[in-house]
Amino acid sequence: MVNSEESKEILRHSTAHVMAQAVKRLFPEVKVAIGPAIENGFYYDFDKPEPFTQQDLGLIEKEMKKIIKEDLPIDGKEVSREEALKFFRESDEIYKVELIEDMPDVDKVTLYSQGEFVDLCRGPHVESTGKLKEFKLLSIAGAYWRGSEKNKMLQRIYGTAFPTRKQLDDYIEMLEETEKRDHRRLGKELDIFSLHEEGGPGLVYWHPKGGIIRKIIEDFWRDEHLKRGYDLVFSPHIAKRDLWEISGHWDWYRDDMYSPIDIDGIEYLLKPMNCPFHILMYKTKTRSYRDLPLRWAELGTVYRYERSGVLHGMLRVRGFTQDDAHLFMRPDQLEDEIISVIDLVKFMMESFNYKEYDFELSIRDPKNKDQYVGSDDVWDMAEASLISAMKKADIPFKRMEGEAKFYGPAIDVQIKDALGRGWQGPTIQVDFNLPERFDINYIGEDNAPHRPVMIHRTVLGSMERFVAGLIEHYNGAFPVWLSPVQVRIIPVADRHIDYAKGLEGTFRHENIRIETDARPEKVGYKIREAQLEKVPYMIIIGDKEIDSGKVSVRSRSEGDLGVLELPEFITRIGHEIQKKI
RNA sequence: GCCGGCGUGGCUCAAUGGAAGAGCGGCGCACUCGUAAUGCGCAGGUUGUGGGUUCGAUUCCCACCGCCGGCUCCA
Repeated sequence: MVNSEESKEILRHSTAHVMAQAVKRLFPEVKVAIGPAIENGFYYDFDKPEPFTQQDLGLIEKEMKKIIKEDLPIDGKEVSREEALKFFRESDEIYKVELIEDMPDVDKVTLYSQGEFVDLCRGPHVESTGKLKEFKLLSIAGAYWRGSEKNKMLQRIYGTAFPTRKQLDDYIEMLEETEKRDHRRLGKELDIFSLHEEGGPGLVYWHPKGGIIRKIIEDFWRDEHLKRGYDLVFSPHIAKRDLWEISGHWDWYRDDMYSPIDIDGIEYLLKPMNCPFHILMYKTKTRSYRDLPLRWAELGTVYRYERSGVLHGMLRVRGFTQDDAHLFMRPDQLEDEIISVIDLVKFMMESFNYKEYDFELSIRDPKNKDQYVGSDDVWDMAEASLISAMKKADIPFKRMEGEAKFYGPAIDVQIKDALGRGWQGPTIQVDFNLPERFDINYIGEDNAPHRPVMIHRTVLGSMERFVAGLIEHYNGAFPVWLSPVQVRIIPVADRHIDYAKGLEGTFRHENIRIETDARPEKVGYKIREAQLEKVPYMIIIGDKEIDSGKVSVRSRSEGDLGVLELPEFITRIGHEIQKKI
């Protein structure tokens, strides 16, 4: 009971209130805004003229402990809207006043009080401040009042709270673990990628280790798409402004696009999306209903202007390669195509060991239908197909009203990594807009032109984001099939190097990525380095191995595996590569 | 973009309004070694950039750039 999500939420919410009370005690001029419980903790937003400092957090924590010791009873009482307004106006809590003013339909609100501190709150709370125990304030950040950048920026203090010390410690430890897994840190340590101040923010440089990982993923991706009836296409990186006017990007996406490049007096734009290019290819000839569906896939590199504050390692960048595809089909094919994309999504996620993922159906906001293109009929048809496809694929999903793009409904997949963190993964979007704008069609059985349905989908998202996710998911210890170096040979002494080099050839012949550490260092040292680089297998070559023709194998995860026959080891690796483990 | 913080050799981090230091890494030499660090030596920094204050700035001030934590936004 104590550990249920609800009780933790109450605990955290009450801790947020205690924090607000402490802040008011220490800084009476501060105005309080809102302070909810969130996943793993809580926050409270304050309006304070001077910024909070790290030292302030310590003071606030100390005051909070005092309040908890005081064991103030927390009482909720219902008051009239007017009474509450009066109270907060008198105490000059303008944010609370605004919140109440924005609830014209209610005539009663609840005020919770603990000692001298009174807050507008729906509750519930713990009975008294003494019930709170283990908490920690984590960070200070800016946050807009009511989440809109048009509003004033407030100061937010984040904290966390748990029923027991152990849980709090575990959580802090988990945060530290997360920090160690950060792809920016591991990406540097494992020599996977870099970013450069001189080159410009948000632009990724893939080092050889990252390059081989990307190559493996891309090859796998291409092969799988060909197997599943996709065709591979390539398109340019720039196009005339005219194209973006036709597609509508110039109107509604211009803020995210880079300034035009002048070529012979004509404006060209760097592509933020691949779709218009695929549509141009579609239009190169008359399409028959018999030709459909067309499934055109491209690892297309796009450039989007991202505001400086949002850039983040390889997860959020300004140039990235989408694993894009556009499917053109007849309306009656929509459901089957969605089913096949879902199947591909599941296959890909499982291949990369993402075991948990949640499907969401992103649909229109029913209250604002005029914000979307396309008639009710086509929306209903598309939505029905998406739902029916997910049902047939036996996939539970959540309906997310208002999450659709303006041009059509979508299935969005959230994937969970090894630490249980969620990531935006695959998306399958139906597009009613572009087929209209480009006036694409196919000739039906009735010898008349018809509008095809278009699906836009990515499975991995982008190579940058996906690999960043993989680094963190695997903690840098990639499974053998993805490891940049699969086996490292460690010769014991210089006289073993020639033999090691010979072995290297044998492994190469089996397409195993192998290298020899021929430096004049001790075995222990070389093993340590290979471990730190997370090389899956090390083979030690000394006199014994040369005499017996066998290999001494060490696994990065299981340690010394002892002596194996060479074919036995190669089979083992081959099996792991094939099983992607 | 906004709020706050930060910016010292490749990396991690010291130090100070008055000669910039360590560990790791790199290079050299010796050691030829059996499952997570051999020893010794050497090199490497105009302290992010540009201004200002000062006899003197890496330290104080301003601007810019970049990074970090968030907000908003997103593949």
